[in-house]
Amino acid sequence: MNAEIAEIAEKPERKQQQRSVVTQQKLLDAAIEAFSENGFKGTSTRDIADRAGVHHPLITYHFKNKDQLWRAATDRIFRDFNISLVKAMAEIPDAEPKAKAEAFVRTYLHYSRSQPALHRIILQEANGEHERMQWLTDNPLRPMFDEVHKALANLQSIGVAPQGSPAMLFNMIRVCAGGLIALKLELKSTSNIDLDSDEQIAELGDLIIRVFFPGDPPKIN
Amino acid sequence: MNAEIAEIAEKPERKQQQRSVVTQQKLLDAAIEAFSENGFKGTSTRDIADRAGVHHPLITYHFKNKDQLWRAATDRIFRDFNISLVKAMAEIPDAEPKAKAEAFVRTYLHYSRSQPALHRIILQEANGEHERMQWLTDNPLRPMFDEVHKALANLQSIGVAPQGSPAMLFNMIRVCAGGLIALKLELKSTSNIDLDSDEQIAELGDLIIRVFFPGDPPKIN
DNA sequence: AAATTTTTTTCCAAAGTGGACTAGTTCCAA
DNA sequence: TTGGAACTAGTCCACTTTGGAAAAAAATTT
Repeated sequence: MNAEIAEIAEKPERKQQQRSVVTQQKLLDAAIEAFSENGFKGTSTRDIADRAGVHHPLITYHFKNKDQLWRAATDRIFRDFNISLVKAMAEIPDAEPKAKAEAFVRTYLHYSRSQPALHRIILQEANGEHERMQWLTDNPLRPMFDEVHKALANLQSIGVAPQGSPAMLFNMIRVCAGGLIALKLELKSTSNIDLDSDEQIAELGDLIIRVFFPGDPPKIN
Repeated sequence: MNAEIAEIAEKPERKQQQRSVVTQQKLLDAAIEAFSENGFKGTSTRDIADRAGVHHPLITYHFKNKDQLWRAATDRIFRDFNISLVKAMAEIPDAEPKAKAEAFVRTYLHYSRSQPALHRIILQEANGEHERMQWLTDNPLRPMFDEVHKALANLQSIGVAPQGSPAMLFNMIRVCAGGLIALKLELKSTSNIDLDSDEQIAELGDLIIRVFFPGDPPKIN
């Protein structure tokens, strides 16, 4: 009967404890690992909690449910990648377009190696018409892609990148980096390629650049 | 006490019924679909049976268990691909190396489109140190790769393919084809690319060839 | 019709599922 | 230092799913 008039809801606002952010991080790390290995359906909350070394009801406490945990985990992957990318670009603020593209490729490669889930999570969700795939495209993916497509079109216009659909070209580059790293276990035994080694990662980067950006950049002055 | 002396095991050998090969095919098709979507762990035998429209104990009857079914399904994918490949090559028995490479790329693209599991199944197993991955590399993969690496090295020596590790180069080509098709659902919404369309598949083929085989083939005489 | 292959139907024991709930502990703020 | 909030541990639950066994029924071949 008596209406809840706590509309303005003065919050006491006590700060989050340190140990809590630690468990959240542990859970996120474990979730990223598990989801990228076995997909959403193939992963149980208990598996995640075990990997994190944490009691499984803590997932409910910190993330409400499995779905929210997936979102938080995915969000973290792409957010971190974006940070790496921004940082790398900030180091070469007025480089030529080609040099920037090279930096992009190498940053993507290095981040993918430390976090192969960047590509794998997408692959796991690209199998059916899940709402999770929708969320991925709407949130981290399409905005980033649109930007990169433009940069690539520019590279084509100055003769650095080969002609053809920029979108197609970008996705080719993307799978050559992230897609190959997602296969690194296979590559080790089928092709004697060890993408955990710095040398071979660098070699892959060189190859990608040589193949996809064969043109010489026009001199600035 | 009385030893089983049926060593030579004269088999009456009654012929397999037609309906049985049909259900086997249905089960294999369903298994390929399910395993490539959800991985081995994420797939239940009941799910497979449902997709096949068949009672689930038939899996035990025809394939002994889930593991054997996976092997049979995987075997079929690669066997069929090999058949497509041999057929395509037989049509151009004395073409130049570059033309053969182009035929390879296009065949791989077309087969991947009709059977995206060719790449997806590998990806599903490349996530941990499973014995299934071992089986994949030992049986269908490495033999095929070794051969292709050689052909690619030859293309490099005649200046058609760019320099660099042939193995790395081959795997780049491979993911540009199969890896992109495995992502086709994502590409549709992030990049407006529809890899179910003949035109865009052809465009991708052109692009791969232009990027990875930029050199002109030397004239034969 | 007999023999055998294939399918149907039923069953099981075990494990795993996501999540609710309570009691206890640790920490922050006054 | 103490009240209360943030956090964790530990149980529990109702339910589904798991892979596979086993027996009975049906369909085909010989």
